[in-house]
Amino acid sequence: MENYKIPKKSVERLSIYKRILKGIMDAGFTTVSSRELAERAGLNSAQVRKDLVYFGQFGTPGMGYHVSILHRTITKIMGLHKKIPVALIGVGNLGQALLSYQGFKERGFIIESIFDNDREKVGKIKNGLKIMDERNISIEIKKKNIRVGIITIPSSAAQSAANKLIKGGIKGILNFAPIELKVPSRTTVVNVALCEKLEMLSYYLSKRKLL
Amino acid sequence: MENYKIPKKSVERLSIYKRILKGIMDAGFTTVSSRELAERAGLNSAQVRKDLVYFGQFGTPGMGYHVSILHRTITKIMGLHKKIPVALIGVGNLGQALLSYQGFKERGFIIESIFDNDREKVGKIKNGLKIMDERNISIEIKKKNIRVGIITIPSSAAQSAANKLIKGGIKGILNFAPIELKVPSRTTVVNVALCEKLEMLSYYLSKRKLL
DNA sequence: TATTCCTTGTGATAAATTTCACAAATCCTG
DNA sequence: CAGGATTTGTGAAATTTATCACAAGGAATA
Repeated sequence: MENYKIPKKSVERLSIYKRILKGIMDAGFTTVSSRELAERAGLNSAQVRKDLVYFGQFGTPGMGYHVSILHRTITKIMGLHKKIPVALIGVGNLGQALLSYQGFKERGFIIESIFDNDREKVGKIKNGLKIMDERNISIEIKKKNIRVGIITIPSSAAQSAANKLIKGGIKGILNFAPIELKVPSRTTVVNVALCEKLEMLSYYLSKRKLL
Repeated sequence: MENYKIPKKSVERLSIYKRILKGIMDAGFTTVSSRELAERAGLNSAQVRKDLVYFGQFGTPGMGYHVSILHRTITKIMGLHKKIPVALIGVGNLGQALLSYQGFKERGFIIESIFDNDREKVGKIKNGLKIMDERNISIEIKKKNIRVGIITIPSSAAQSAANKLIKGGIKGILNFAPIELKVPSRTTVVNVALCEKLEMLSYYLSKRKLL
């Protein structure tokens, strides 16, 4: 709502609150306090309230927040109430896993086109979609008006694929390749740092001499 | 090295520096400045120096850092120079993708046991490993002295699997389930928040009215 | 209705993280 | 070897993020 700068961390936590609210809602409760939300998320209750206030005043003193209303509100704030057509670049192991991943569909991210640069794969059918040649990314996504691309190809090819997505007018990229993609400022990139997470785990175990 | 508190963010960036150093090394360069590293990582050069100094003094004024030495040092700091036996809990789409994922093997994470609670799957072979019943997690990982578990099952079953891992003496868990696992303090959990990343992307696009 | 109990929203404070800026160290050139 | 050009490591300052603490609003009870 407000146009102040909202901390990236707050946005990330919004997602967590939504998940917790879903659980509380399914358990049949109608209201929840910031204290309870904080406890379940492993945070401070003031932080929960501050985070929520960035987006509006949803609480009632003495009572807390209305679970289903807050859940619906967050869903809307995050734009998760609409369907979003998505293109998948890279039909390898990870790509295929994401193709079958229910979490994407549940959130309205509908994979409509899939690409690979492996001659062996192009033309084959996966989950009802024909694998297309990466060279056709720009044309295809422009034609289908696809807004989001998911990149699951090796780093070496990731930038080139990103360029094709951008040429086709992509708005956002979910990038699984361990590389900092160079994109124009109008394009939003969110990186999923799989390797980094793994290496962090290794570090913490190593530090405690547990390996 | 030091026992001061090292910011979690610095540890995460260590991983990024390592990746960049690898690229510079492969390109044939022998030294690199903090300015160059910062530029490639999209950071401030003072930050790069501060991050590195947490672990020791690796640079030479006027020259910068020795690429391959720094790379090797970071690898060692992160404990990535040793092989780590890993158990995979959940041989679904994501689990199978990780099973074939080279990134794990490259970093010394060797998947040695795989589990699922689906009767249909138990007993089948995947990537040369027999899928075992989740009820045997504790015994099996204790027997094989497995230190790390990767959880790729739905949230509803994740805590129960984590408990079995802990009972078997697991040291670290890489958790893909969107749930805050409750574990004793001696166990390190690193969460991979796939859904949250996706939702963040949705939020940023939605905010800019791009959906 | 009055009173007590909760819980929100928020200004103030504290803590963590990032950036600035510069002395000191080293390299490189002539 | 002198002098200029770099680049590190690091205090200090700035910025960002998290926590505290409390007035004010509303619910619940009697």
